[in-house]
Amino acid sequence: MPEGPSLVILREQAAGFAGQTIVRAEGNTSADKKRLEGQRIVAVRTWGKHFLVELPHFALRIHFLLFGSYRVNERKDHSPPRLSLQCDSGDELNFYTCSVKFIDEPLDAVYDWQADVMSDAWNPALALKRLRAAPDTLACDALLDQDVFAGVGNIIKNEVLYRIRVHPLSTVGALPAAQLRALVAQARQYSFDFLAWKKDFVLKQHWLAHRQSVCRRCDLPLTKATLGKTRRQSYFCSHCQRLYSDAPRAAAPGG
DNA sequence: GAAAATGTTATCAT
DNA sequence: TATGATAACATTTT
Repeated sequence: MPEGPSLVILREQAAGFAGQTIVRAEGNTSADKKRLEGQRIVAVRTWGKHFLVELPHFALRIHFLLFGSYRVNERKDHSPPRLSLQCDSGDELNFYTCSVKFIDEPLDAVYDWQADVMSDAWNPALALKRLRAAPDTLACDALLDQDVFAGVGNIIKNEVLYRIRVHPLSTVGALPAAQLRALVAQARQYSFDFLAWKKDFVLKQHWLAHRQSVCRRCDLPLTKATLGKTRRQSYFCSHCQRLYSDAPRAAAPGG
């Protein structure tokens, strides 16, 4: 469930919890649940893959990592919740297999909302600037960098690179300006496509690269490989996706 | 039933 | 000390 668009769906489902007061907090988290009881929820927010429950003097941060899940006004049958928030109205939010943390600083001091691809505050010019500051970064790693593209995960990474026909091992600095702009634009555009498709339960059928075996453009088999510093699976067409890379420079003679 | 997977962080090694 | 690779964690689907 963890990419940014999925968190937006959770935020929308949980919007009605704003204004409610937490009367009971249970679960197997080691976090101090008592601290949550009696707190009035100021807002439910997201930043990238983070789900934030803003309280008057601190915030609760839920991160679902790879396997996390949640239920709104329901419970899973078998697994115990990591954290269950029960409100005065009887509504409850249940989180499973997730990371639970408290944030004691103001959220605006912790989060750069302009880096969140799902946010109204998303700033593509800032993403471009950050990419240009690290020209040796591989495209497959750049898209997963949460400081640049908060909310982008492995699915979005693979689909964006396929869309813009860029090989995952291309370096950011070697991309023509138009391709770099397209990478930034599609990181956001695909994320919103993802959101719409996920809401309609048709996300997977729109995958063109991720976990696919054949390129729908040229009919050649797609390549699957663990690439980059992030060591995540890339799915790509080595025929349709162009590799942009600076030629390795020979060492300067004489030292 | 093994393997892989929408991810991050702690730990070890250099 | 800082950087980078590896391990650890944990659940559902293929």
